[in-house]
Amino acid sequence: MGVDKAIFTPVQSKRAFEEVSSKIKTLIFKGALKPGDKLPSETELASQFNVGRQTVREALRILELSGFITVRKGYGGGPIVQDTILNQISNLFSDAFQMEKISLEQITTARITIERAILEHAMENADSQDIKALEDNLNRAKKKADQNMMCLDENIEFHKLLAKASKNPVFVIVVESVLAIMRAFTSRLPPDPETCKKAVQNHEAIFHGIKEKNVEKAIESLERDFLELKNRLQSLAAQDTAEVET
Amino acid sequence: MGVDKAIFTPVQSKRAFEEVSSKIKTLIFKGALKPGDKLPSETELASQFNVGRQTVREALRILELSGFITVRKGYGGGPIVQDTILNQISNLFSDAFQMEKISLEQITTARITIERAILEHAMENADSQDIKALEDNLNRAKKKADQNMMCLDENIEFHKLLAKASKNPVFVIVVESVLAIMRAFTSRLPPDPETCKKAVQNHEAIFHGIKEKNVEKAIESLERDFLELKNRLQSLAAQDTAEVET
DNA sequence: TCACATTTGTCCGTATGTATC
DNA sequence: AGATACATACGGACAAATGTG
Repeated sequence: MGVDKAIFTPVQSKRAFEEVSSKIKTLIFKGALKPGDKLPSETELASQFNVGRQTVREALRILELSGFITVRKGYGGGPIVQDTILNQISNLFSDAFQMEKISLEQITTARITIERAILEHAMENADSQDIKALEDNLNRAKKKADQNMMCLDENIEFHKLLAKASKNPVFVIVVESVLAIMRAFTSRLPPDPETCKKAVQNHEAIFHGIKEKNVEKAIESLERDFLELKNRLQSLAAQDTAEVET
Repeated sequence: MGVDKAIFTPVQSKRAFEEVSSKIKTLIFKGALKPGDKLPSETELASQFNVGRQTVREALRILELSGFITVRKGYGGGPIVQDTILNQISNLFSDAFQMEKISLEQITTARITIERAILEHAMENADSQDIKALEDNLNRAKKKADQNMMCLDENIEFHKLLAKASKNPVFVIVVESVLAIMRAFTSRLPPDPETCKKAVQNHEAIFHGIKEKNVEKAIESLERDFLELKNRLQSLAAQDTAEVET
């Protein structure tokens, strides 16, 4: 019976700042450190871990970029535990997009595929609170749309609420991450109330499909929502020829 | 028509190391720096940007974690442009999953839902290279399984190859992240060659389904693969009563 | 408004480890 | 084996920001 390889692997020399950052990370994972908690100052951490301040700073940079902490300077400042992982994921996604590792087409395809699959779970597991949250969202969005105002945040929230209704955190994380990218896209384009209005209509159709337990109707409306959005984005992006580097 | 908020936001004072890292990032985006290119040493960068070495180091940490460079020590070493963005995104996803304490039940449900949806894309887009890669994987796994050896890595790789065959990097990222969590589950349990053997059989069935363009067969086998694995893991976890914190 | 303390941000000098030639 | 070039790491110092009294 062959013993699996990789039992003695951790011999690779981890750099000191990686050691420090992963120790703090572990404390956060274990729940010993919770969002809102204040970490000791850099000098304090340095003496506690018995390393130099520079090492601590590089560890903090890692934790910051990984979305575990934020840092404030000045009196009463310092590192604070705060979960911004989803933001960091969307930042990396937009990097990947700029590197042309990912296209708008691919992201849209992934959204359609994943959210359609999730929708069935959402319809099975949604409770009255979820229904109410969706209804509230639609009311707010409709009010804005009727006044020809933008309702981008509400429209994004609608999809988040759908994922939440599935009662599966894996779905929530995946959907929220992909939505963060979509938001990065749309915020760069000129605002278009017409697109928002269309989306609200599709969301209403999805909602009715859910309430009526009509899976086909819900999925059909969801796909229409995606495709219309993609077409809008593509035509807007095409108009946006005068693109300037920052 | 309401003007969108956040027009005067960019007043925030960017820290020096952020300035440095985003300047280097821009060079990579523009193509002035390509994968394989060697960046100047830390001291060189410090004098060129007219900042201290510590500032450069923190900038390099950011670029490293963002997946733009890797760093080698020693003679002839230094920062090297290298694209590992997609891997870094997967790492962040894994962190996000770990933050929510996800159950085996939830992760299995998510895997079934997501990977089943991806499988259809894989069957549409798989080329001869993908088929060959899957075949190679199966041959290696079978050889090990026949000798009653563990073939966990090969079994995980099989699902990664499926995602890769979809030709959509977003799918690859999601699947790799979910697999990382599954690996965390399995590595905590005692190794069980029987589980591996079963998985290889299911993978073969999936593979044949793909080759025969038989979607139903492939999906059915995929679901069997997941459910058997879940049951195995649950019974193993039940036996493993003496669970201790690390 | 004006100090004042705290903490990050930044720089410098120096020493050590490490990989290549 | 020794020299070289580089990252890694420590300690001290000062500037800048931020909240308190």
